[in-house]
Amino acid sequence: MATSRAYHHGNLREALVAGGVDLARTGGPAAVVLRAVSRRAGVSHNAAYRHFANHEDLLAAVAARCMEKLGRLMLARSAAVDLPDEVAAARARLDAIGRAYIDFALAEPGWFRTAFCGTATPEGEARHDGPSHDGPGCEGPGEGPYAILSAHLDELVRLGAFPADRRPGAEYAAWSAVHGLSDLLVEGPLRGLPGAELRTAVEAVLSTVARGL
Amino acid sequence: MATSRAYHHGNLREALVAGGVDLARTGGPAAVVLRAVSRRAGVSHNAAYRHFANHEDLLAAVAARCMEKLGRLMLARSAAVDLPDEVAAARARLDAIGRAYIDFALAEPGWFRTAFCGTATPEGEARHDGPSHDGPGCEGPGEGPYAILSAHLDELVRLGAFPADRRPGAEYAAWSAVHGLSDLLVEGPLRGLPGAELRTAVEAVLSTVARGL
DNA sequence: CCGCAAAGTGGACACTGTCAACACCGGAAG
DNA sequence: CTTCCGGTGTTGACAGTGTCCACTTTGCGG
Repeated sequence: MATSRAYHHGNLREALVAGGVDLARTGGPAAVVLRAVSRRAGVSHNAAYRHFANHEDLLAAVAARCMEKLGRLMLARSAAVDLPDEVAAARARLDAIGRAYIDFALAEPGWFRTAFCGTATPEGEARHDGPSHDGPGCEGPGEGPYAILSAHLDELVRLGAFPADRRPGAEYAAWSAVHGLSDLLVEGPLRGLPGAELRTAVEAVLSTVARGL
Repeated sequence: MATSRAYHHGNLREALVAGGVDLARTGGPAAVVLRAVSRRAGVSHNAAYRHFANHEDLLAAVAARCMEKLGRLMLARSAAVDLPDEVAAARARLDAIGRAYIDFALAEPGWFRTAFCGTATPEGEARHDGPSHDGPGCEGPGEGPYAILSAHLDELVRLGAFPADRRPGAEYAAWSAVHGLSDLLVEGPLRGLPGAELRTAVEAVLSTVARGL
């Protein structure tokens, strides 16, 4: 395939994306600069143009990588839940992925901001434009936050712990609440909210959406 | 005062901000470029440096202007509610400002994205850093979305339509839900959601938060 | 009437994304 | 084994940006 075999550098595309992720961690999307990542990879600028159409394309790849990190944290936190009661466990898992979302935003604001740059499409194959994709951003199933949230909600209705007639649109409600708080905290007017008030906000958002679903 | 008297241009600072708002409308924050706004004002670049410390400062002024527009729409929609029952009216007004928030984001995505650029401080005086400000972003009271939302929630508890013990943090819950949906729709993975699904999402978010508060 | 500070100008610098033309190098064809 | 050729990386250039500096203009107060 196109980029898997070794070439001059070893595996430049991977090195560029990894460098971009590094830069994004501290500087956000604005820090993933074409010439900077090229420099960091020990390669001259314009080399990146053999692997990415343009700066936006490179940024999209970095963004997808950040989105994967978010998804992985959510899955890990969900898997760490261990409760005897199935229903209680499912509820706890939903809560856990919500907290994971917010925690990720607070712990890695650069990655979080980068993840939502220009509707990141995952690093994989070209975006199939057929109407057959299963969720926003065309994330691979089970990978992206949207798919993870969907699966958790499905589990809740399967257990009868969530009325099926209220299921349509539930992802939007849960996702919006958690994403909105994260965005307001990381790059919005709620940035730098003192710790106590921050805890209040997190609990208010999570409990409100849990009650309202 | 510093910039109120007439000078060469007439009132350059105002012209620059207005031009920035124009550019932001179609191009978002990235379009409010120092040299471009200067050009549009019929003035050479560097002239802006007599009125703004740097590009970020100009962008903050433009962002504050956009935030005001959002607040004005919310107030207008709230004032348009006319119901005989006080409680029903208060509830309807809360719903109205939420819809106004989302509508603004959808109708003016450029302004919406610009409004939340670097924790906009309003155009007014320098940011007082004492701990005495009343809300995030130090918006003038009654002006910014946060203050408007707060007032509406206060009205609800005043009417006894909302348990006072659940009041702390309620702004965060409501604001996060509405802001999160707007952000996901405007520049997130939900961008370009088809109309029917969009309506589902809006209703799900608003009804869930209304139920959960 | 004069002078001085505020307001605006022109030029320069470093940096960015992007394009075009060139240099390399390794594997496939002969 | 030689030869070519396409993928890979390089050099150089251009337009555009934010910012600093020195300079000029302008209008008001003494």
